Amino acid sequence: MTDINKDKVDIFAVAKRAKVSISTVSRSFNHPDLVNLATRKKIDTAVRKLGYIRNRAAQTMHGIRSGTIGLVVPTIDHAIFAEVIQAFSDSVDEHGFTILIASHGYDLEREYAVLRKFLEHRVDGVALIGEDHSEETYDLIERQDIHAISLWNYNEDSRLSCVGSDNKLAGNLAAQHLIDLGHLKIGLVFPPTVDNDRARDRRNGAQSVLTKGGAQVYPQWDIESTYSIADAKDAALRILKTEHRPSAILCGNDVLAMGVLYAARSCNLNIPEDLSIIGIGDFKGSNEVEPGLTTIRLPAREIGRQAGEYLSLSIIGKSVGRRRVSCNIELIIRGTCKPNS
Amino acid sequence: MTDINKDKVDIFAVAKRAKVSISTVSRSFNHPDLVNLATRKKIDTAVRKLGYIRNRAAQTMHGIRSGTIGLVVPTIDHAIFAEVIQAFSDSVDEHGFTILIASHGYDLEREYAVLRKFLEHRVDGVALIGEDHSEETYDLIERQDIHAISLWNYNEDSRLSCVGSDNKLAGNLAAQHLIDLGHLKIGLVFPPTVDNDRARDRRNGAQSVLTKGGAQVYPQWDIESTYSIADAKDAALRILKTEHRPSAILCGNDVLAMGVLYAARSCNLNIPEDLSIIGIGDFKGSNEVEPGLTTIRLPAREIGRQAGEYLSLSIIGKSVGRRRVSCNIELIIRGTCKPNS
DNA sequence: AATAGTATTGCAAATGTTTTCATAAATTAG
DNA sequence: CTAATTTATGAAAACATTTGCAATACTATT
Repeated sequence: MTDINKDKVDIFAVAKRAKVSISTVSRSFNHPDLVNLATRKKIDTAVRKLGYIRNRAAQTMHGIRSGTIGLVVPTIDHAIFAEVIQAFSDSVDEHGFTILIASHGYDLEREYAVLRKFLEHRVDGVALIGEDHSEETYDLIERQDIHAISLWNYNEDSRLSCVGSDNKLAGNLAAQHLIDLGHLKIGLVFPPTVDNDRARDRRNGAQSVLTKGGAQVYPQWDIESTYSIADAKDAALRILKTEHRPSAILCGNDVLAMGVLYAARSCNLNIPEDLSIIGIGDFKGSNEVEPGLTTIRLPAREIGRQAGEYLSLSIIGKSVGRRRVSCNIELIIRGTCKPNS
Repeated sequence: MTDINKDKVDIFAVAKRAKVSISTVSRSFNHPDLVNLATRKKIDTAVRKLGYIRNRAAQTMHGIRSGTIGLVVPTIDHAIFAEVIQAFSDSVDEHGFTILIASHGYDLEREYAVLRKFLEHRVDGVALIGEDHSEETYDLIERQDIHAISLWNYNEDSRLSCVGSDNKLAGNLAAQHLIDLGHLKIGLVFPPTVDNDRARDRRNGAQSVLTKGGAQVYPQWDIESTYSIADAKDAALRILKTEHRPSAILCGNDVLAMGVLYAARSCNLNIPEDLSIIGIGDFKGSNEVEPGLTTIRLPAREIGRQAGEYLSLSIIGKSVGRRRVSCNIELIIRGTCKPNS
């Protein structure tokens, strides 16, 4: 009845039950080599019996790392980010970190707010997608001197450490492939490029090659579509239904390319005979669709993995300083493009 | 030069700079109405100048909520989970919570480990997918008396609060549709059902209706495929290349159905003339593919949203007790099924 | 058997907040 | 103009840990 401990399973409860001091209990967790085996066993038993779970909040107060990494993405529900997130998570998990995640829906103000929140939680590091961030965001990272990394885009002048691919090059390669096949009448389906350096780089990369190659992109063939198969399909239908249509369409990513592919099919166009389509990304399913989608492969898993690895090591202190990692991309030729006749 | 504060921007630094006590600073954050406007302004200025960010770890130590919710999923990189996660995240975000996320790759031991880790971080609540969890996991949740919820499956006898759909019914509906169309030779493509109550329920639901309807499922038409378009395509090719093939294939989810669809196309089968296909889920793209995929719609966003809402309210204390929410599902008839001739 | 060294443990301070209680200042009522 | 409130602030305890230092117990050496 005098059982005051009731719930309150803290380190004191454990110490009491194991008949040792709290220092010893704490040490038994953090420096097991400093405590006698027999004592350690007693403590372990007490921990089990009581169902004690350590309180990281209390540990964090001692300057000990929180063991969390904040990951801020534009959106989670996105084939490509889901893949990156998974790889990143697996990778930091191996070093004992847990991720705090939040999305901002391509709103850089919200991104800043999320970052602040993460810092309140005393994350040991943060990962952001791309390089378009508000000045406030960059400021905060610098002032707080927190380990940070930018994923997905590679840029040799990046303000933060980065792990990613050269999106401008991706645009170049896609466009060059179409030019090489002799296409001159080319349609473009891209996501909005404001506050999205990845999409912007790809678009600029494609356009510069297209211009140099003497291709024409009529304004009515230059369409913006949100990241959605449905939207892209609608957008493509608008291009394809006109008398005068391009012989090839270059898409900002594979999801949009899928939309275009389905649109073509619903117009009874044969791919690639009547229309060539090229995407960027090489998402899951791009290889399986019939015909297989010709695209530029970006190594999403690799980027996530390397970023997680680098950020973890840099927090643990085994790596230091800024670092910029470029992950290779390549043209994957499948069945959606053919020479222009 | 005597500038010892250096970094260390804590509440003391703010108090010093604003020339008030730390109590006042703290109060100014938590109970602004109790502190004089002028003082508040001084504090606010100091906070800004110093770039002070509150330390939630320290707050958490006072029994104050950590403001985090742990979300444990089998995998993040999964069309449907990505959608649920996004909706869940948005929903709890509105109540000021941040999510800690981790995946366990369908390994229930790892799920338990993740849960423990979350509890060390003193999450205010946890969300798990489905009902298949180890006894240890259920035990831990009950002993720690933490707010918990199970997403994705609805079961009137669930041990935890749950928000989800009736997966058995989903299986029923899909099978019934094929039976109604007169199909009797039916193939099955399902993911592994061990430790996965959702897949198991769907499968059992389908099989019972099929049996009752007099359909035949030859063992060679009953195929297991991991959650992957590529795998499903391969699996389907094995069925479709045989002389003796089913007139319809029922798939455990839409990703698998897509694989089957592509497999059929690569065999030059016309859909739905030569083969009917039905999926479960109604994922993004299922409506846009040509022909549109006939499927059972499960309201992923709705489930995520409601689960987030309920869990948040239950943590805040505005809702209490176990609750089981069933989200409606429906048959969506598109173009991949036709009556058997 | 005494000494030096080592292994093990406990005490108490420190970590960055919130909150209760007490006190001082300002305002209102009588 | 004084007493009674009300408003605004500060001091100190509490939260659950970690860790430096000191103390004790044990072992090996001579």
